Amino acid sequence: MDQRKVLEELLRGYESATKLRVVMNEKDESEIRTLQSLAKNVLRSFTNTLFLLDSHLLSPIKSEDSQESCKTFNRRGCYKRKRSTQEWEKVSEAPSVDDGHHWRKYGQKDILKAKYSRNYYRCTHKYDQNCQATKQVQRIQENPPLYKTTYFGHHTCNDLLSSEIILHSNDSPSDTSILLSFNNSFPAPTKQECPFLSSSSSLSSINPSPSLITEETIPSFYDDYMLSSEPTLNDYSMHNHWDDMSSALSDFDIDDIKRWFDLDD
DNA sequence: GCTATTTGACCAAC
DNA sequence: GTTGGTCAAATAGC
Repeated sequence: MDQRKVLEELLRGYESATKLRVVMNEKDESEIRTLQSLAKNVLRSFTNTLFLLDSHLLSPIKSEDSQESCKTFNRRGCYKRKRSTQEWEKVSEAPSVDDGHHWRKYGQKDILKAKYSRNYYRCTHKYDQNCQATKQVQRIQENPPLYKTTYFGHHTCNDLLSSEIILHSNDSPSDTSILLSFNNSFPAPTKQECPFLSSSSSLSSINPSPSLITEETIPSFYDDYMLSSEPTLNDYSMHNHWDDMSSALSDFDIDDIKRWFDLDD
């Protein structure tokens, strides 16, 4: 894999995100067009990066997709049962209809020992963009109503709302958070290799902080980030450390980062 | 007419 | 043999 290309792509995204943050802070409605353009750049850069990672890390799995062989023989109901390693669950008081993606219902099933039937959804862009994301929604309690949504796979479609990057901006200009998902097969970077990480935060060593991750504190699209987890792309993802990351990143400028990765022009 | 949902059938996994 | 995930024809809604 061309690591330099990956780094450059990530850097472009970071640069655009930084500009976006500045513009957003100005809160000038006339800047909306600029905001949209910058947002597009951010999404494109990170999507490209994730594609590069995916194409190198996941392709052997895709080639074994049983559903492809099923299409060849035109058989119905041919599939492999979901593996638990790619799923992400969420319990909420309402079914996650508006979770930032466009879903299409493709099935409903009565589940043994379950009081309510389970609904099956796939991404609307499954066929036009080969997006493999699916989710299952099941009511688990009547009063108060509770629904469990289980997400499988991650979105590869170009749906603007389905970005795999999180730019969380709150009232404080320095609190913009950038969340990335890295392959856990990479060696965890040391502080020397990656200065914006705190000394205690090599990616594989930080203790997760589940208390930070609640539906009250995280914007709805955070779920989309979470559901994007791939077994090779996320287990030590930085979402557990976003406070550390964002505060550390805010102390550096883009030139510092370029130098660390030897990307000076 | 187009798109989304419903629902019975199919079949691999268990 | 049973269960659960998916397909696809039929149907509904716009």
